[in-house]
Amino acid sequence: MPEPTDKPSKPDFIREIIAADLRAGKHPTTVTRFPPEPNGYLHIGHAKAIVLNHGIRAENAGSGARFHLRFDDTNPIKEEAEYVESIKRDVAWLGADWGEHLYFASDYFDFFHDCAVHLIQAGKAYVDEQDAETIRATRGSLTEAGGESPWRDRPVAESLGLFARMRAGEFADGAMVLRAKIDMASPNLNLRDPVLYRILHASHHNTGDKWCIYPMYDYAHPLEDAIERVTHSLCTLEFENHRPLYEWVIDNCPVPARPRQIEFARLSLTYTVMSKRKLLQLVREGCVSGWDDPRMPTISGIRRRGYPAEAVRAFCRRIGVTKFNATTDVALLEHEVRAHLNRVAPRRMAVFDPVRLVVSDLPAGVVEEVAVANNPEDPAAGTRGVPLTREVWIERDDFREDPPPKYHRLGPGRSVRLRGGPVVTCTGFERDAEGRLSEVRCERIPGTVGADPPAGVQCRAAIQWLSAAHAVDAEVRLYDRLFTVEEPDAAPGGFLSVLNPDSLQEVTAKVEPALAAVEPGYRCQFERIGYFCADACDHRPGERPVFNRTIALRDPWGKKGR
RNA sequence: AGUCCCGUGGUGUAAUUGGCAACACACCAGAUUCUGACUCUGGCAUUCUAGGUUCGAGUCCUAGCGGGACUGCCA
Repeated sequence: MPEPTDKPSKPDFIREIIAADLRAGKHPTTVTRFPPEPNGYLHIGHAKAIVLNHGIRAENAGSGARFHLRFDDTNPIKEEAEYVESIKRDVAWLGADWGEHLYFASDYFDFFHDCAVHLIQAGKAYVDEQDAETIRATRGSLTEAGGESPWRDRPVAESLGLFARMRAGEFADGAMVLRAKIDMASPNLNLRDPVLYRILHASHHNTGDKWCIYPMYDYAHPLEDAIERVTHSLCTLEFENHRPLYEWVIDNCPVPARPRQIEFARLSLTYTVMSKRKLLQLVREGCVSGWDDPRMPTISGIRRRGYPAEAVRAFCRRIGVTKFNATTDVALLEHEVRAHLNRVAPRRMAVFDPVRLVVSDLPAGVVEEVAVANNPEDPAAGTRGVPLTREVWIERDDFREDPPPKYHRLGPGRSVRLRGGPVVTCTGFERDAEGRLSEVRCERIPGTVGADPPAGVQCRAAIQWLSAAHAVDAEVRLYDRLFTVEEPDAAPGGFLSVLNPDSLQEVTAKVEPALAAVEPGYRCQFERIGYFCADACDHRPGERPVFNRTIALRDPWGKKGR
């Protein structure tokens, strides 16, 4: 099946800027990067940035464009090696290939240090011995200018000496900081002598105990971009006010290139908690089984949920890139997932709430094999043999004693197709002592396998079925994504895990384990997540079955027929 | 309150130098169907407001209004 190209149909404002820069001869090609801090797992919001940056590389591949994966690990107390591995896994799964260009900000610590010394020597940075509280108090407010530090004009040599001793570990955390000397009266708070370096006696996941001073984001990031010769540094809107500082660092440090920062709106999705802090809280408090819980909006969560990477990429292309602070309907994501799965997913049958159907014209012990298409959308996917015997399981809901109007499935005297097999006509049914449906009986209409029923036979539906003698029990966990509670009634699906976005408590949890029967050969433990079945363990090698019933998804049991 | 950014159907985005406001999702109705899916047909619905420039403004100008970011030794 042809996959749409990664190239968006219309260039967004970022691509237009890049094209203009290229035309103006500012750069021979593009270098973009994805710079996560390894302090948590990536979520669907990060996918937008990854697809954007990697897409630009792909579009300029002809001129030798590069895409870097760089870990922005300048704060050792929040970062862990576990996160580095998960991030690499997730970026790769999304199809963004960084090739040899894997970098760590911590690899540049010497460079950052040398630039700091340069700034001090140039009289553009100084060591400030005020404590954090005092610095905060003298920063001023949104409307008032800040006050200058008493250490602001200390001699260069003194700052140099103090900075060297900071690095040597002579001072306790918080004793002093290195500050840029810019403008305490700037209307942009970021320019009021921002802190460049702080003392942190903490072990770093990459550099161990080599350093006890660590650079701040605003100082390190432009230097990271410059040393990697990044041409276009794409980040989210909240860094807009930081751009003047970004440019100040580039202007005042000995850098080999001049990267350009461009901001775009981060992704937010309806019903979706995207805050890393809150996701971490969910994991820590055990509300979910982990970062990769299928209900989580993390990359690893939606991967386990069965979302194909291609669909996530298509979604990122579809939503575009702008500076407008938008909230995208999660239905757009789900549409892309369904569209992709519908093209490529191998179909399998499963019955969730079985009731016995007796094919009375088929003798006990006889096994007839029928060839069922693996994917009706794709003949190349071939067929598989599914055993048909006298007793099969069908879905309890696929039979009605008193079928409502427009109900197309089984009822007394009605005909329906056993999907992939013959058309059968219902000849009777039985109830148990409690009055619950226990058995349905039917007869096959000869010659209807792979062929239309004879004229006069009304058959408008095909139901799923499984030979009772061959079907395999499977544990099914019924999950859905984690909906936030703002508008739970508007949230689709029947098996909701509803979350209060403020307290992060589940207010109505209907996560129910169930037993299901699946096709022979599929000893599946799978999770039915909303519309999809996926994440089968122990299934046929090389395949990820998506169960027929649930790929049909939007209205799996037909609300109109209820 | 200052600085910066942003306002196009319900949602997300398009719209050549100013020239018939379009696409997708969602929703509604119908057709079709060996998945009540997919597909097909039809429908609903849009330029924040007020002035100005112009033959003509989503686009240019001015003023409002609305939303967002910023007062970490986080990123």
